[in-house]
Amino acid sequence: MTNDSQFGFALLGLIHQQPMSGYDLRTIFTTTAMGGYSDSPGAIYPALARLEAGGLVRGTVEESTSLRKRRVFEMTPAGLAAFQEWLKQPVTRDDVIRRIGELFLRFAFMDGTLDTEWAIRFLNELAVELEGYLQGLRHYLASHASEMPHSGRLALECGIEEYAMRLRWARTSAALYAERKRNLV
Amino acid sequence: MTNDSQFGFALLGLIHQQPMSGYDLRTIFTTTAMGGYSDSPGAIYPALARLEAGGLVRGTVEESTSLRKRRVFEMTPAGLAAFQEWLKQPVTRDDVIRRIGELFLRFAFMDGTLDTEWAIRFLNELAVELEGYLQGLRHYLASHASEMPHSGRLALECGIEEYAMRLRWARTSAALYAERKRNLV
DNA sequence: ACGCGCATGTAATAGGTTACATGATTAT
DNA sequence: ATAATCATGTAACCTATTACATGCGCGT
Repeated sequence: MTNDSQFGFALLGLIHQQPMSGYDLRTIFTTTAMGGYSDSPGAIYPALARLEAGGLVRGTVEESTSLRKRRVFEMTPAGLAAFQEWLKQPVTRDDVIRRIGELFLRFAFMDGTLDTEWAIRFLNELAVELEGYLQGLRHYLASHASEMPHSGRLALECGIEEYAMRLRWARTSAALYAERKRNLV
Repeated sequence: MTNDSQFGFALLGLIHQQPMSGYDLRTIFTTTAMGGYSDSPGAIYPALARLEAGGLVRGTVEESTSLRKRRVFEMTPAGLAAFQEWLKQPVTRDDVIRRIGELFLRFAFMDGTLDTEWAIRFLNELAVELEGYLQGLRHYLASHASEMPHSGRLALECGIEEYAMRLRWARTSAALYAERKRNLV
């Protein structure tokens, strides 16, 4: 069970929302805002096969329809457990530096899977790590700006603004969730 | 000569700034703001071997020093040509969606390698593609917000703000370069 | 004698890209 | 007929990750 790739979890999360075929997944990646993920059959079908081999999804052939037979995948209990475990992982500095996209994918899938508490915890952990990393980047810029090439400095400044923007977003989102929670109580 | 990976060009760009050993490159990735790239020997040494096999860099062993011998790599004329060709690639929509990090790496390396004209051209092309993609994302959000999970919508909104931020950056940077060019004339 | 910092590498493995192959049905 | 759309898959190739292996010189 080596199913630990971001792409596999993207498929798993979509299948969790509703059972789908490989073609449905491709269509999502080509037509929605999830266009960052590969819509290539060479990525999707092997990934589905791995998920199925690991017992995280189960594919069943639809016979009824007129077109070529579709294999529709649905999540198994083991798949749900693995998915939730992935969502619950603590946010590390390394995630923030190297896998920021995966963090946003995880958050995007939280609603409808985990309790509000988990989203708040995630956003708070994210804010802490973003803040720490930002501080490091700003310090680096301050002490190296003079020796950096002009375009390099500009690129770093954009990176810093991106992280600063994500930090603001994490904080306002956490506040939003906290408020929503209060209203529900 | 299959040297077309982003990571390979990151190494090439650093070696272009000044000749370095594999260990120097590792140190850069562990200690500077380029922390997004792998500092693993299993990534760096094979990549250097590929670059050398492709004739883009040449490694020579330093005998003089007291410590274990270092192989210092310097760029060859073919390496410079390949590097400049990479930098000059037009900015595509697909780059913006799937390889935004590579675009910023390219821009960061432009100073000291290409003429100011190229940086301006790059920033303008980038702005065009960012604007088009942003429009698509905003349209998607507007028409799908109601049916999206709460956290999914929030994540998309953050993504949109990131792209909006990059677009502002590209425009102000382009203006900066244009001004700098005027002052030089 | 032993560990630490410098320094270079390899092996097993996993997973993505590109391109290709296949096949059914519907519209022209 | 034939192209387009729906739909699933495979094969070759490339590259990154993780873990391991090696070796020199310096300080204690």
